[in-house]
Order: sequence, then C-alpha cells, then structure tokens
Amino acid sequence: MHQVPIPTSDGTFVATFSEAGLARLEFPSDRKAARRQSPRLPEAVRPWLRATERALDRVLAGKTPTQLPPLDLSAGTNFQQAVWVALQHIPAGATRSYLEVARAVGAPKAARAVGQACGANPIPVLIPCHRVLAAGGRLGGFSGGLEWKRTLLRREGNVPSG
DNA sequence: AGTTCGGACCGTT
DNA sequence: AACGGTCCGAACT
Repeated sequence: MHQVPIPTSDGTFVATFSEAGLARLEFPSDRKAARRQSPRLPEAVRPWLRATERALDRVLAGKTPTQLPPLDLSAGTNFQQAVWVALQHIPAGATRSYLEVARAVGAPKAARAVGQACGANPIPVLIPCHRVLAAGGRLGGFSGGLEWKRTLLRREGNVPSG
C-alpha cells in the first residue's frame, strides 16, 4: 500500500494505492499534511496516480473525469461494493435519493443500509457519494463534513435545499 | 410553510 | 443487541 499526497486547490488529499489500484482517498486534514511518501513509487502505480490527480481536479471543478484509475473496492462487503458501483453511475449534475440507490442495487427496503454504505465509501469525490441526497431533495448527511457535500454539489450545478 | 415523533426497514459491528 | 449519511405518515406549530 502506497500513500501519496495529492495537492489541489482545495487542499492536499491523500491517495492510497494497492496492487489492484486506488484503494482509498482521504479529504485534506489540517494536521500531518506531510505523510510518509514512498521513496520510489512502483512503475505500475505512476499512471494510476496521474489519472487520480486529473480525475480529482475534474470532479473538484464540477466536471466529469475523462478517465478514472482502477479502483480497488475489495475492502467492502458485497452489499457495499454494489452500492459503490451504483454510485459511479450517477452523472455529475444529477442526484439520487438513498431509496433510489437502494432500488438500483436490488434492495428496495435498504435505504438506511445504503446510507451506511455511503459513509463507508473509501474513495469519496471520485465515487460520488455526495450526489446521494435524502428524500425530497434534502441534503442528508456526509461523513467528510456537510460543507464538502454542499460545495461539491454546488459546483456541479445543483442547489441543495436541506 | 415548517417541525417533531414513532415505527418500520436493512446491513454492519 | 445496538447503531446509522433513511423513509413515511401523522400530528403538531
């Protein structure tokens, strides 16, 4: 697992790559901005890092990334992985409710469990859990802090009400 | 319009 | 057994 800081106009994110791809993306945190960076990044990881940097910049600008790095979702349960895949199908500028995502993964009564799975999303921003709102267009919650959810939605042209 | 309350539902720890 | 990034209806203000 290789941790790499990714500086952006919104702060320095931290990406974690496994042998399979991008496994984790952390929002900028005030403390310990400088993490241990591998002395040398494996050749296979370098293009993933470039793709991650570009995709991150795109989404932070409210646009759709041209290409994503391979995503390693193996840490999640079957249900969580199903939710995380479903989230990737929500285009920028669009939103879904937790109930709609539940229906999309074939568990129409699991709206709350979808909320849990969103909170466990290891790759926020790139896996757009911020596009999932509560019923009636209300904002709902967000593990990374509601400010992030609002700004990301706003940049994508949405006007969150709650 | 807005809010609070209660119950039902599901996956995870 | 308990907890959530929920949802819906009902009963309030």
